[in-house]
Formats: sequence, C-alpha cells, structure tokens
Amino acid sequence: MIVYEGLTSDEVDRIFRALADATRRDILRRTMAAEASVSRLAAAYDMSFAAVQKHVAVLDEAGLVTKQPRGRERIIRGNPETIRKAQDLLDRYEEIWRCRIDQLDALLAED
Amino acid sequence: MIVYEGLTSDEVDRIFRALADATRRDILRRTMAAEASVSRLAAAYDMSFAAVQKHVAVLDEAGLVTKQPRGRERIIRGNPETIRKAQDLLDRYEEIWRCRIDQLDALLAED
DNA sequence: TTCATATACAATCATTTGGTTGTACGTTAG
DNA sequence: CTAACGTACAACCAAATGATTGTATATGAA
Repeated sequence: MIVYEGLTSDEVDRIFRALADATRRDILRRTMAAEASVSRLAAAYDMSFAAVQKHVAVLDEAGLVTKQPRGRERIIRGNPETIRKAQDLLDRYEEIWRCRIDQLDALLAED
Repeated sequence: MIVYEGLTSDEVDRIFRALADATRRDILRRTMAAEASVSRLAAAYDMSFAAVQKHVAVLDEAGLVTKQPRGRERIIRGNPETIRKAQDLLDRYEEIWRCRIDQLDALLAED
C-alpha cells in the first residue's frame, strides 16, 4: 500500500521510529559527517557493542544508513536520500495547514 | 539539557515517536486541515474511543497538536510550529552531510 | 431534573523495545 | 597456524507501547 514518495506506511513508521531515539540520532549525525565501522561507533557510547549494533540495524532497516562490508568490518554511512523523504513528508503537513489558512482567508475576503 | 531549537532530547524523542504511527499521522493530517473534537476523530477509526484519546494525548505531549476545551468537547488542532521544528532538525542532518561532501570536494581539488 | 454525550482515567493484557550476556563465525595480523 | 578483532545472532529481561473494558465526571439538551 503506497502512501507517499513511494513509501509504505510501515516504511514511514520505521523512519520516524528510528529517529525517536537520541543514541540513533547521534549515530546518524556521526555517519552523515563521516563513515564509520560498527565497532568504531560502539566505542563512542556507554553501552554494549550488541546494543549499538541493534541501533545501527534499526537505522539500516529504516534506510537512514547504509551498511557496506569491507573486510571484517561493516562500514556505516548516513543516507541523505531517506532524510529527504522524511522532510518531504513533513512538508505535506505544512502544506495541508497552509491550504486551510488560505481557505479561511478566502472566506474572510468575501466580505 | 537543551539540544537544538530550544528542544531537549526527550522532546525530540516525543515528536518523532508521535510521528511513527499511521493513526497518529492521520489524526495530525486531519487536524492540520480542520479542527476536530476527540469524539469526531474517534468516529473515523476502527478502534475504541479510549485508544484514539491516547493517540491524541501522545500528539499533544509532543506539541504536534493543541487541545482546547469548548463546552464538553476538546477541540484538537494541528500545530504547524512543531512540524517546523522537526523539519529544522532534519535540515541539520542534511547540512552535516553537505559539509562532508564539501570537504571531500576540497580534498579532490587539491590536485 | 433527567438523560445522553464527551471526556478522563484506571486496570489489564499482549507485543515491542532497548538493553544485557553468551556463543559462533569470518577476517586480519603476527 | 594461531590469536585477536569485528560482526552476527540467540536467549533473556525490564520497561514502554497500543489496545481493551470499565467506571467516573462534567456538560448540554429535553
């Protein structure tokens, strides 16, 4: 069931859910600035490697980062394309609001 | 602990978490287009009134809608201000990415 | 006043989430 | 080859989420 921007409702769920955690947002920030391996990322946080690994998986399943094998490492990179899709979704809500205001203005202008 | 745009990390959590559910996004869409009471909203979904009431509460706590008493009803309106804040947050990630690309370009230009 | 409506809120329950530890496997360095 | 490193994944646990039903309270209409 396609909803918008070629995204299903579940995919949108995953994107916003992935963004709803401070650790994941920080991982996203880091990997947008520079690629990093999972273990490199894990070193930055006060939690187990497996926990960070899971956070990366959530971001990956949302399409917010990509995971590319390189030797024994997995290189994580932020994916600006999905960020853009999220922005487009938010734009729609603003647009809906503007339409309402325009209608109100039109109504008032009838006087 | 202020993070950005006058929002704490918890507040950002709440905004994205609230957006990570199709029913809540639909409530947001409706209330951005036109104000509605909780019972009016509840009539639109195949779930209990209490469930919809909870979804509205999640949106309210995130600041994505406002709840204003009017008689025995509560009038719900979408709040474009918080949508804008979420957009600003996403803008930052794109900006971080652009900086990385600029640095790469600069590096390549050194030849 | 009386009754229906709109909301609030508590208790409950199944599922998901965010974390842990432990084990296994592939890869690189010595 | 062996040892260390990086990752994958399963099992487990506490807490949060998304839904339910039931009860209480306030408002509006008759």
